[in-house]
Amino acid sequence: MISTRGRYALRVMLDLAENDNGTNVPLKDIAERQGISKKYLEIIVKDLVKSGFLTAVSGKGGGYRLSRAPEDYTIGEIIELMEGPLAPVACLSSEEMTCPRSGNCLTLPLWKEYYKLIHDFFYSKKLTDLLSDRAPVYYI
Amino acid sequence: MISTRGRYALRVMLDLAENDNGTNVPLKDIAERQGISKKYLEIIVKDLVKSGFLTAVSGKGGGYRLSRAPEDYTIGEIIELMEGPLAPVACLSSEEMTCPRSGNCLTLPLWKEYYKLIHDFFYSKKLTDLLSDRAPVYYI
DNA sequence: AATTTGCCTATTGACTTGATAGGTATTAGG
DNA sequence: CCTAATACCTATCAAGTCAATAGGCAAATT
Repeated sequence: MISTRGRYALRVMLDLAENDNGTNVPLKDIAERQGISKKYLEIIVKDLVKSGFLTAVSGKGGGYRLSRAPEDYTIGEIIELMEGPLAPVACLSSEEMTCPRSGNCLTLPLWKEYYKLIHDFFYSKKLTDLLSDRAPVYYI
Repeated sequence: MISTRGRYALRVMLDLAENDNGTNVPLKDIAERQGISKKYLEIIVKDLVKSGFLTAVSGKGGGYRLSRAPEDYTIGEIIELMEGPLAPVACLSSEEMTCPRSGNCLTLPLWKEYYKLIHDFFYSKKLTDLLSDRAPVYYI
Protein backbone atom coordinates (compact mmCIF):
# COMPACT_ATOMS: atom_id res chain seq x y z
CA MET A 1 0.00 0.00 0.00
CA ILE A 2 1.15 3.48 -0.86
CA SER A 3 0.99 5.62 2.26
CA THR A 4 -0.43 9.11 2.56
CA ARG A 5 3.07 10.54 2.38
CA GLY A 6 3.51 9.40 -1.18
CA ARG A 7 -0.06 9.99 -2.23
CA TYR A 8 -0.28 13.48 -0.78
CA ALA A 9 3.10 14.43 -2.19
CA LEU A 10 1.88 13.43 -5.63
CA ARG A 11 -1.27 15.48 -5.21
CA VAL A 12 0.74 18.50 -4.10
CA MET A 13 2.98 18.20 -7.14
CA LEU A 14 -0.05 17.87 -9.42
CA ASP A 15 -1.76 20.79 -7.74
CA LEU A 16 1.31 22.92 -8.35
CA ALA A 17 1.53 21.75 -11.95
CA GLU A 18 -2.07 22.74 -12.49
CA ASN A 19 -1.67 26.13 -10.84
CA ASP A 20 1.62 26.92 -12.46
CA ASN A 21 1.18 30.56 -13.42
CA GLY A 22 4.52 31.93 -12.32
CA THR A 23 3.40 32.88 -8.83
CA ASN A 24 4.12 31.21 -5.53
CA VAL A 25 1.33 28.98 -4.32
CA PRO A 26 0.73 29.13 -0.55
CA LEU A 27 0.39 25.79 1.16
CA LYS A 28 -2.87 27.00 2.65
CA ASP A 29 -4.42 27.09 -0.81
CA ILE A 30 -3.15 23.64 -1.70
CA ALA A 31 -4.42 22.21 1.57
CA GLU A 32 -7.86 23.69 1.00
CA ARG A 33 -8.12 22.52 -2.59
CA GLN A 34 -6.96 19.04 -1.73
CA GLY A 35 -8.86 18.74 1.53
CA ILE A 36 -5.76 17.79 3.48
CA SER A 37 -4.59 19.21 6.82
CA LYS A 38 -2.12 22.00 6.14
CA LYS A 39 -0.08 21.02 9.19
CA TYR A 40 0.37 17.52 7.91
CA LEU A 41 1.24 18.75 4.45
CA GLU A 42 4.05 20.83 5.96
CA ILE A 43 5.90 17.67 6.89
CA ILE A 44 5.52 16.25 3.41
CA VAL A 45 6.40 19.44 1.59
CA LYS A 46 9.50 19.88 3.71
CA ASP A 47 11.00 16.75 2.16
CA LEU A 48 10.07 17.88 -1.33
CA VAL A 49 11.89 21.16 -0.73
CA LYS A 50 14.90 19.55 0.91
CA SER A 51 15.52 17.34 -2.10
CA GLY A 52 15.03 20.21 -4.54
CA PHE A 53 11.74 19.14 -6.08
CA LEU A 54 10.05 22.30 -4.89
CA THR A 55 11.24 25.85 -4.38
CA ALA A 56 9.91 27.68 -1.36
CA VAL A 57 9.62 31.39 -0.69
CA SER A 58 8.94 32.60 2.83
CA GLY A 59 7.03 35.67 3.87
CA LYS A 60 4.03 37.46 2.52
CA GLY A 61 3.41 36.60 -1.11
CA GLY A 62 5.46 33.49 -0.63
CA GLY A 63 4.61 29.89 -1.26
CA TYR A 64 5.82 26.99 -3.35
CA ARG A 65 6.71 26.42 -6.99
CA LEU A 66 7.89 23.45 -9.00
CA SER A 67 11.67 23.65 -9.42
CA ARG A 68 11.55 22.07 -12.86
CA ALA A 69 9.07 21.84 -15.70
CA PRO A 70 6.23 19.42 -14.87
CA GLU A 71 7.23 17.05 -17.66
CA ASP A 72 10.68 16.66 -16.10
CA TYR A 73 9.41 14.85 -13.03
CA THR A 74 8.83 11.13 -13.03
CA ILE A 75 6.24 9.63 -10.72
CA GLY A 76 8.87 7.15 -9.62
CA GLU A 77 11.24 9.68 -8.16
CA ILE A 78 8.43 11.35 -6.22
CA ILE A 79 7.10 8.09 -4.84
CA GLU A 80 10.53 6.77 -4.02
CA LEU A 81 11.52 9.98 -2.28
CA MET A 82 8.55 9.80 0.03
CA GLU A 83 8.12 6.07 0.48
CA GLY A 84 11.67 4.85 0.29
CA PRO A 85 13.04 2.38 -2.25
CA LEU A 86 10.51 0.58 -4.45
CA ALA A 87 12.33 -2.70 -3.85
CA PRO A 88 9.90 -5.27 -2.45
CA VAL A 89 12.54 -6.97 -0.31
CA ALA A 90 15.48 -5.55 1.62
CA CYS A 91 18.09 -7.68 -0.12
CA LEU A 92 17.33 -5.89 -3.40
CA SER A 93 17.65 -2.33 -2.18
CA SER A 94 20.94 -2.64 -0.37
CA GLU A 95 23.86 -2.65 -2.75
CA GLU A 96 25.70 -5.66 -1.45
CA MET A 97 23.86 -8.93 -1.20
CA THR A 98 24.25 -9.73 2.47
CA CYS A 99 21.71 -12.54 2.47
CA PRO A 100 23.56 -15.85 2.61
CA ARG A 101 20.63 -17.58 0.95
CA SER A 102 20.62 -15.47 -2.19
CA GLY A 103 22.53 -18.14 -4.07
CA ASN A 104 19.80 -20.73 -3.84
CA CYS A 105 16.81 -18.58 -2.92
CA LEU A 106 13.86 -19.67 -5.02
CA THR A 107 11.98 -16.44 -4.48
CA LEU A 108 14.70 -13.95 -5.35
CA PRO A 109 14.09 -14.11 -9.13
CA LEU A 110 10.43 -13.34 -8.46
CA TRP A 111 11.25 -10.25 -6.44
CA LYS A 112 13.76 -9.10 -9.02
CA GLU A 113 11.26 -9.40 -11.82
CA TYR A 114 8.62 -7.65 -9.73
CA TYR A 115 11.02 -4.89 -8.82
CA LYS A 116 11.86 -4.22 -12.45
CA LEU A 117 8.19 -4.22 -13.37
CA ILE A 118 7.13 -1.57 -10.89
CA HIS A 119 10.32 0.42 -11.23
CA ASP A 120 9.89 0.70 -14.98
CA PHE A 121 6.22 1.51 -14.55
CA PHE A 122 6.70 4.40 -12.15
CA TYR A 123 9.80 5.82 -13.78
CA SER A 124 8.26 5.81 -17.25
CA LYS A 125 5.37 7.96 -16.06
CA LYS A 126 5.80 11.71 -16.03
CA LEU A 127 3.93 14.12 -13.83
CA THR A 128 2.27 15.54 -16.91
CA ASP A 129 0.93 12.12 -17.85
CA LEU A 130 -1.48 12.39 -14.96
CA LEU A 131 -2.73 15.76 -16.09
CA SER A 132 -3.72 14.69 -19.56
CA ASP A 133 -7.37 14.08 -18.65
CA ARG A 134 -8.11 17.75 -18.39
CA ALA A 135 -7.58 18.81 -21.98
CA PRO A 136 -4.57 21.11 -22.02
CA VAL A 137 -5.02 24.43 -23.78
CA TYR A 138 -2.77 24.75 -26.79
CA TYR A 139 -2.38 28.25 -28.15
CA ILE A 140 -2.06 28.04 -31.88
CA MET B 1 7.59 -3.95 0.80
CA ILE B 2 6.46 -7.51 1.14
CA SER B 3 6.51 -8.49 4.81
CA THR B 4 7.93 -11.65 6.30
CA ARG B 5 4.44 -13.10 6.51
CA GLY B 6 4.09 -13.23 2.77
CA ARG B 7 7.69 -14.11 2.08
CA TYR B 8 7.89 -16.89 4.61
CA ALA B 9 4.54 -18.30 3.50
CA LEU B 10 5.87 -18.49 -0.03
CA ARG B 11 9.00 -20.25 1.14
CA VAL B 12 6.96 -22.76 3.13
CA MET B 13 4.83 -23.52 0.10
CA LEU B 14 7.92 -23.93 -2.06
CA ASP B 15 9.59 -26.11 0.55
CA LEU B 16 6.54 -28.35 0.59
CA ALA B 17 6.43 -28.44 -3.20
CA GLU B 18 10.07 -29.54 -3.27
CA ASN B 19 9.61 -32.16 -0.58
CA ASP B 20 6.37 -33.50 -1.97
CA ASN B 21 6.87 -37.24 -1.62
CA GLY B 22 3.49 -38.22 -0.24
CA THR B 23 4.51 -37.92 3.40
CA ASN B 24 3.67 -35.28 5.93
CA VAL B 25 6.40 -32.72 6.40
CA PRO B 26 6.92 -31.61 10.03
CA LEU B 27 7.17 -27.87 10.54
CA LYS B 28 10.39 -28.47 12.43
CA ASP B 29 12.05 -29.69 9.25
CA ILE B 30 10.80 -26.74 7.23
CA ALA B 31 11.95 -24.29 9.87
CA GLU B 32 15.42 -25.82 9.93
CA ARG B 33 15.80 -25.94 6.18
CA GLN B 34 14.59 -22.38 5.79
CA GLY B 35 16.40 -20.99 8.82
CA ILE B 36 13.23 -19.49 10.24
CA SER B 37 11.96 -19.71 13.82
CA LYS B 38 9.52 -22.60 14.06
CA LYS B 39 7.39 -20.70 16.54
CA TYR B 40 6.96 -17.83 14.15
CA LEU B 41 6.18 -20.14 11.27
CA GLU B 42 3.36 -21.67 13.29
CA ILE B 43 1.48 -18.40 13.07
CA ILE B 44 1.94 -18.19 9.34
CA VAL B 45 1.13 -21.80 8.64
CA LYS B 46 -2.04 -21.54 10.69
CA ASP B 47 -3.49 -19.13 8.13
CA LEU B 48 -2.44 -21.34 5.26
CA VAL B 49 -4.27 -24.26 6.87
CA LYS B 50 -7.33 -22.23 7.77
CA SER B 51 -7.85 -21.15 4.19
CA GLY B 52 -7.30 -24.64 2.87
CA PHE B 53 -3.96 -24.13 1.16
CA LEU B 54 -2.31 -26.71 3.38
CA THR B 55 -3.50 -29.89 5.00
CA ALA B 56 -2.27 -30.60 8.51
CA VAL B 57 -1.99 -33.89 10.36
CA SER B 58 -1.40 -33.87 14.12
CA GLY B 59 0.47 -36.41 16.18
CA LYS B 60 3.52 -38.49 15.58
CA GLY B 61 4.29 -38.86 11.91
CA GLY B 62 2.18 -35.78 11.27
CA GLY B 63 3.03 -32.57 9.50
CA TYR B 64 1.87 -30.57 6.53
CA ARG B 65 1.12 -31.25 2.88
CA LEU B 66 -0.02 -29.12 -0.03
CA SER B 67 -3.76 -29.50 -0.48
CA ARG B 68 -3.56 -29.11 -4.25
CA ALA B 69 -1.01 -29.83 -6.93
CA PRO B 70 1.82 -27.26 -6.86
CA GLU B 71 0.91 -25.94 -10.32
CA ASP B 72 -2.60 -25.10 -9.10
CA TYR B 73 -1.42 -22.35 -6.76
CA THR B 74 -0.84 -18.84 -7.99
CA ILE B 75 1.68 -16.64 -6.25
CA GLY B 76 -0.98 -13.95 -6.12
CA GLU B 77 -3.39 -15.89 -3.96
CA ILE B 78 -0.67 -16.78 -1.50
CA ILE B 79 0.63 -13.23 -1.25
CA GLU B 80 -2.83 -11.75 -1.01
CA LEU B 81 -3.88 -14.21 1.67
CA MET B 82 -0.96 -13.24 3.86
CA GLU B 83 -0.55 -9.57 3.04
CA GLY B 84 -4.10 -8.52 2.34
CA PRO B 85 -5.36 -7.03 -0.91
CA LEU B 86 -2.77 -6.04 -3.50
CA ALA B 87 -4.59 -2.76 -4.11
CA PRO B 88 -2.17 0.15 -3.59
CA VAL B 89 -4.88 2.46 -2.22
CA ALA B 90 -7.88 1.75 -0.03
CA CYS B 91 -10.42 3.18 -2.47
CA LEU B 92 -9.57 0.39 -4.92
CA SER B 93 -9.96 -2.56 -2.58
CA SER B 94 -13.30 -1.68 -1.08
CA GLU B 95 -16.12 -2.47 -3.45
CA GLU B 96 -17.98 0.79 -3.30
CA MET B 97 -16.09 3.96 -4.11
CA THR B 98 -16.64 5.95 -0.96
CA CYS B 99 -14.08 8.62 -1.77
CA PRO B 100 -15.93 11.78 -2.79
CA ARG B 101 -12.92 12.88 -4.85
CA SER B 102 -12.82 9.84 -7.09
CA GLY B 103 -14.65 11.72 -9.82
CA ASN B 104 -11.90 14.23 -10.38
CA CYS B 105 -8.96 12.51 -8.72
CA LEU B 106 -5.94 12.85 -10.97
CA THR B 107 -4.09 10.00 -9.31
CA LEU B 108 -6.82 7.36 -9.38
CA PRO B 109 -6.09 6.24 -12.97
CA LEU B 110 -2.46 5.75 -11.98
CA TRP B 111 -3.38 3.52 -9.06
CA LYS B 112 -5.81 1.56 -11.19
CA GLU B 113 -3.21 0.90 -13.84
CA TYR B 114 -0.66 -0.03 -11.21
CA TYR B 115 -3.10 -2.33 -9.48
CA LYS B 116 -3.84 -4.18 -12.72
CA LEU B 117 -0.13 -4.49 -13.46
CA ILE B 118 0.84 -6.14 -10.20
CA HIS B 119 -2.35 -8.16 -9.94
CA ASP B 120 -1.81 -9.68 -13.37
CA PHE B 121 1.84 -10.27 -12.57
CA PHE B 122 1.27 -12.19 -9.36
CA TYR B 123 -1.77 -14.10 -10.51
CA SER B 124 -0.12 -15.24 -13.73
CA LYS B 125 2.72 -16.84 -11.80
CA LYS B 126 2.28 -20.36 -10.53
CA LEU B 127 4.08 -21.88 -7.58
CA THR B 128 5.84 -24.24 -9.97
CA ASP B 129 7.20 -21.31 -11.96
CA LEU B 130 9.53 -20.58 -9.07
CA LEU B 131 10.80 -24.13 -8.99
CA SER B 132 11.83 -24.23 -12.62
CA ASP B 133 15.47 -23.45 -11.88
CA ARG B 134 16.02 -26.88 -10.48
CA ALA B 135 15.37 -28.93 -13.59
CA PRO B 136 12.20 -30.94 -12.98
CA VAL B 137 12.42 -34.66 -13.63
CA TYR B 138 10.09 -35.76 -16.38
CA TYR B 139 9.51 -39.47 -16.61
CA ILE B 140 9.17 -40.36 -20.25
C1' DA C 1 4.92 47.52 12.45
C1' DA C 2 1.84 44.09 10.98
C1' DT C 3 0.63 40.33 8.36
C1' DT C 4 1.49 36.47 5.81
C1' DT C 5 3.93 32.94 4.84
C1' DG C 6 7.41 28.98 5.47
C1' DC C 7 10.17 26.35 9.01
C1' DC C 8 11.35 23.76 13.28
C1' DT C 9 10.75 20.59 17.29
C1' DA C 10 8.04 17.87 19.97
C1' DT C 11 4.17 14.81 21.10
C1' DT C 12 0.54 11.46 20.57
C1' DG C 13 -2.53 7.40 19.99
C1' DA C 14 -3.44 3.69 17.22
C1' DC C 15 -1.67 0.20 14.72
C1' DT C 16 1.67 -3.16 12.66
C1' DT C 17 5.67 -6.03 12.66
C1' DG C 18 8.26 -9.80 14.02
C1' DA C 19 8.64 -12.30 16.97
C1' DT C 20 8.73 -15.25 21.98
C1' DA C 21 6.62 -18.15 25.70
C1' DG C 22 4.11 -21.69 27.61
C1' DG C 23 0.72 -24.78 27.57
C1' DT C 24 -3.05 -28.20 25.40
C1' DA C 25 -4.74 -31.65 22.12
C1' DT C 26 -3.84 -35.40 19.04
C1' DT C 27 -1.80 -39.43 17.20
C1' DA C 28 1.63 -43.20 16.00
C1' DG C 29 4.76 -46.48 17.65
C1' DG C 30 6.95 -49.43 21.40
C1' DC D 1 -0.76 -48.10 28.28
C1' DC D 2 3.01 -44.92 27.87
C1' DT D 3 5.90 -41.88 25.55
C1' DA D 4 7.45 -39.12 22.06
C1' DA D 5 6.39 -36.27 18.36
C1' DT D 6 3.61 -33.46 16.31
C1' DA D 7 -0.03 -29.68 15.51
C1' DC D 8 -2.76 -26.07 17.80
C1' DC D 9 -4.09 -22.26 21.06
C1' DT D 10 -3.75 -17.87 23.77
C1' DA D 11 -1.17 -14.39 25.49
C1' DT D 12 2.52 -11.10 25.59
C1' DC D 13 6.05 -7.91 24.02
C1' DA D 14 9.36 -4.31 22.27
C1' DA D 15 10.20 -1.66 18.56
C1' DG D 16 8.78 0.73 14.86
C1' DT D 17 5.50 3.13 11.60
C1' DC D 18 1.53 5.95 10.43
C1' DA D 19 -1.14 9.90 10.39
C1' DA D 20 -1.60 13.37 12.41
C1' DT D 21 -1.69 17.62 15.94
C1' DA D 22 0.38 21.60 18.59
C1' DG D 23 2.89 25.58 19.39
C1' DG D 24 6.09 28.62 18.38
C1' DC D 25 10.19 30.86 15.49
C1' DA D 26 12.08 32.96 11.13
C1' DA D 27 11.65 35.52 7.03
C1' DA D 28 9.83 38.72 3.86
C1' DT D 29 6.34 41.80 1.79
C1' DT D 30 3.40 45.70 2.34
